[in-house]
Amino acid sequence: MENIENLSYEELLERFKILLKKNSLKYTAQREAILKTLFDNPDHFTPENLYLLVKENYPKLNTGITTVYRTLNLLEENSIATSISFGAQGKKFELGNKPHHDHLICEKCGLIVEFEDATIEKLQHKIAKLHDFKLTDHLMQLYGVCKKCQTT
Amino acid sequence: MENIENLSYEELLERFKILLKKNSLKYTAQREAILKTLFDNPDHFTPENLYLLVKENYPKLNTGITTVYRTLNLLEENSIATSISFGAQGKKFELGNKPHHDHLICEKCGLIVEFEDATIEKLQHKIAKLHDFKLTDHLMQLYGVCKKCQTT
DNA sequence: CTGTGTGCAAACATTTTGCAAGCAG
DNA sequence: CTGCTTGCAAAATGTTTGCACACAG
Repeated sequence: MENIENLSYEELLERFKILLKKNSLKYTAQREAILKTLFDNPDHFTPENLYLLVKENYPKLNTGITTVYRTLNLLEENSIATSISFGAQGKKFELGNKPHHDHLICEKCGLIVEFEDATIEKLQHKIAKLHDFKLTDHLMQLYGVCKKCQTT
Repeated sequence: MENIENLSYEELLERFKILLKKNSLKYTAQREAILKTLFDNPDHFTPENLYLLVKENYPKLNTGITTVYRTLNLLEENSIATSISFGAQGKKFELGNKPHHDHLICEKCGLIVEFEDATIEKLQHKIAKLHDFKLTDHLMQLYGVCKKCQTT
């Protein structure tokens, strides 16, 4: 799968169109509205949230939540979007156009520091290989107390 | 929160009883059946799976799935059990009495493989130190496709 | 034109809640 | 006895599917 990190919206849209064509799928206004809304907002969305925002930004399209679900699944299957699960409360999606990063989270003040460590990534691949898994993604969050909160 | 790693069943049950008493909750046969079933089986359970197994092992109790849900939530709130989310497919639970480990998760069939890697743990501490964090906990989940699902 | 996409409503799957009866303390 | 707990059924959530019409290619 190709890497879509740091693409501009135009490049991303181009990738999307190529993908659609390759699978005999059609380029529709609703699909673009969903992609654009995800791109314009760096947040993580539940399908419901995204549906409401698309409706607000593109009221004329009258997009249904069904289409949001179908498009999110399409984007995820093609590695354009990724999701994080929340048990019975469903999933949250984000576009995969940001460089990979993990999170260091302060339990006192909520500060979030992003980091990247190539050695850990390599070890993760080694572990996956050991268990015959084809790795697609990972989630790593370190919890602790930041410098400021340690002194106060 | 106290550490419950490596406790025997008797010790675990004792902790559970103390917890119940402290919160004016009652010690019931169903609650014990659920705890025991989790203890006897090192797997990760969906509420549904656990419900079926409890019914099979303790048919006389006629335990309802409602009680399984309520007990799992009780155990999780009190850090006796932990859960992993699977989007629309819900959660899987396990007892927290096992030594620390992380999870490798198959995105197709939900298979969970546990692993432990000392080198990664060391690197995590290094990263925390680099950002002046005092590390208290971490969460690492690797997502991928297991051997079986790669071939089918 | 052909066949994919869409919104709607209904179906599904999972989890939570209301309630009357049961039982632990 | 008191009030927490239980199982059942119903409700609430979240997601998917069937269908007839719309529309991209």
